[in-house]
Amino acid sequence: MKISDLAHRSGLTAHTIRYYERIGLMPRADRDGSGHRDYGPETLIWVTFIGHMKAAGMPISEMLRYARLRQQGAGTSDQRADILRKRRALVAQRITSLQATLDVLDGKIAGYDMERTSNDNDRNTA
Amino acid sequence: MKISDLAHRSGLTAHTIRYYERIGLMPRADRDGSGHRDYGPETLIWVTFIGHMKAAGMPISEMLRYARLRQQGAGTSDQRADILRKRRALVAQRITSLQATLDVLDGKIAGYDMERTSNDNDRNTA
DNA sequence: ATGCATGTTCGAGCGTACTCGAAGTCAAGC
DNA sequence: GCTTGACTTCGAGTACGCTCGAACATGCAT
Repeated sequence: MKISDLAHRSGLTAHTIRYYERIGLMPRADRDGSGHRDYGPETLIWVTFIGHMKAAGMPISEMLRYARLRQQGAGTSDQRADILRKRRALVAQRITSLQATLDVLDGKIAGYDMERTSNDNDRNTA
Repeated sequence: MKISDLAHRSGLTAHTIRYYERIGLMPRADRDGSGHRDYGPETLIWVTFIGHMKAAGMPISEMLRYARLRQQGAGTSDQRADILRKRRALVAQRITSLQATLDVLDGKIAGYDMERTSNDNDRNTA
């Protein structure tokens, strides 16, 4: 898989993928005969995971920590599980907070709708 | 209300509040005899709203647009309602996405837990 | 009158996460 | 053999949202 394919399938740009490799978030890619990056299917799994963690609001620094532990192998599972459990708690919190935000927005919107209705009434009763 | 009070009650720093004023997100504050900012209670309502919109992921540029419309008065309610409705949709989307992320995390965590259990078994059966 | 806390303005700096452009290489098609 | 297009490296630039420090003013307590 070429970088453009991976870019297309992951929704990232080639620039961003190279950036991720540069900072160590992705392993150094294998190269084909002409020095171009050549990805196996497992890479797509990894970038997809990165995408999920990004959606979870995980900063790159923490992904890096996770990635490094992963490379160190099986002995680090507890630490990795810990990272994910903490992140899970934060995500759950974030959902709760967003639901509260939704209520605030709905309240405000209802306020504007009432204003509109009352204007309609003005018009109807004028 | 002094800036330190507003800071304390809003969870922002005085620096941030002045920054918000600088960029137009908050109206120029009234001053007391010695030139210090002196806030009325309505200001706390506005910063609280800003906080909610920040939680909703609204960029400052959009808050600015909203704030400007608000200052222009009643004729702009439709536009303001529109901003909030669009933001509401984005927040709802974001919640859905975070819930999916939660599932991914739970799956991963369950994987690590199984690994642990199987290691326990190894130990027990060794 | 002196110290100390709290305020002021202004501009510069920072952290995060990209994003882009320049300059060069390489393989394929015409 | 020349153009085209996708790739390469490298370093610099951008966008956002603060965050901070310097230098100065003010007002209360000792």
